[in-house]
Amino acid sequence: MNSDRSSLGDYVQRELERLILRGVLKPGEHIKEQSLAAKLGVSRGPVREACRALQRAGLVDIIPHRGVFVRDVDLRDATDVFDIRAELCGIVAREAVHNVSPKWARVLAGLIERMDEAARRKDADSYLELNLEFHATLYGLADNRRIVALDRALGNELLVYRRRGLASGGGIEMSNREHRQILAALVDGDAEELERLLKLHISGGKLRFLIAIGAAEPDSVSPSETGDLNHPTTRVNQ
Amino acid sequence: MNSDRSSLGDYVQRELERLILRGVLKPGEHIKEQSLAAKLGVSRGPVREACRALQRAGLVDIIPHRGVFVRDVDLRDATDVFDIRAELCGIVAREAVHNVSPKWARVLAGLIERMDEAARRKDADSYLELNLEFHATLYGLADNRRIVALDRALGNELLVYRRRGLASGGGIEMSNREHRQILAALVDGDAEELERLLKLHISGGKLRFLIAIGAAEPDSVSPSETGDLNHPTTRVNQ
DNA sequence: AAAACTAAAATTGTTTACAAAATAGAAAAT
DNA sequence: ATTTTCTATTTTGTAAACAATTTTAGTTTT
Repeated sequence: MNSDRSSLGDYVQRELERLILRGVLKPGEHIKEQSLAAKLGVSRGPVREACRALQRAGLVDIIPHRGVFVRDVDLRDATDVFDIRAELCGIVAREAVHNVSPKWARVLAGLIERMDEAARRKDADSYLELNLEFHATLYGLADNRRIVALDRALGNELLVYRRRGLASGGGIEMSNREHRQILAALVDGDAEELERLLKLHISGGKLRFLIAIGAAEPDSVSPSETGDLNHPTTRVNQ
Repeated sequence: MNSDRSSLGDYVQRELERLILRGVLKPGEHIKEQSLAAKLGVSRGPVREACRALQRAGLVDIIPHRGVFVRDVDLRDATDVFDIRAELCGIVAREAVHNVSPKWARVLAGLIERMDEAARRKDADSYLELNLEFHATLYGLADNRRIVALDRALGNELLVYRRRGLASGGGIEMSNREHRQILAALVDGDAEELERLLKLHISGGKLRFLIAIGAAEPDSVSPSETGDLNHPTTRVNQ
């Protein structure tokens, strides 16, 4: 039954993640360690560790001596994370323009190319994968080692939602067009424009996410060329 | 030996936190589950849970099949973290001005008052404690639940240094004067000024930190009223 | 003397068993 | 009929034993 790799705790975590996101375990539901352990063919130890990890990821709540409960899949948290990531772009924009070399520019261009391919094939999984690599590479250009890991961690939390096919449906071409603009600003060394584009990109991702999840209307706003993209229109209060 | 309340995991977590912050466990040191468990008179289970929690809090690193190590923040990491925290202020500034109520303003004012007292008594520990509470309260005013935990985790990493008496020596009065300015801008609802002051405050903290650690000269730069405070002068490359 | 292999010890990962607490249900009291 | 209290069951918290992996030290080989 356990066909996954490495540690059992990680395996349980991934499996539990799936169960929650697929809706098998409903929001508010009490996750019983024993029964979950039995269902996955492991003991309670790894289950406990996985639950603690998912607590951090915001997918479950743990009440001492009561147990762990599926967290109400929370719009709030998702938008909060989007906002934090958008803010972090500032550092990346200011630093990356100083550290980008032709070599890395070519790498980024190559990734964009492959994303276009994936989009043509309607291969959402590959696109998502490449998208992640693009971002990681870009953030790696910032002279700040912590920001790469941090952004990855934040991105992972959102991935959880995206896996449901939410944000992958619409706007892939749009997203990759933005990537090209970002790369252009980067090689131009225009830090301000780069920051603007990056924030727009993430803000756009948030909007696409909200639309996909049904929390915002597709035509409610077009953040395309406007300046302020922080939250006047795109924010949704739970 | 276990005189603390509630669950053993929490008890171990608090105790381990103390051991790390007091410097009993040195950065990079390998924390062996068994010996720590024996020292605290508990079994390995609670120790493991505490370690996972402390990993989230940014105080330890866990390497699979290798164990848990006291986080070793080098100079680079520290400045990186300062930069990230400075960037995150933007969100706080823009949101806090909308959510601040007279009640919370009074709370913040009270904390500043008590910090002044602590400074007069030269009580660096109390000052640090209050400082943390001030920041947490301020960040709590942002309509973004994630940012509080995130900033706390980032702050914890730096705390390891600060507790060693590094940044507590100089500039306490300076720091609290900045707190007053910050509160003023907050109640004025001037988001831009608030963001400027907050970034200046953190940037100042970074500078004081670098001076204390001997990586920057006390008179090398006075970032007081200049606009760009990001890294032209204050950055130090390891 | 240095590198590579091997075996023993130490350490983490996992399971099983036990203790403490919480929940649920039935009997008793009001 | 409702509330309360008690007991039985379920579930979480903790401990101790077991398995798998890594580290260490010693030995051999080049």
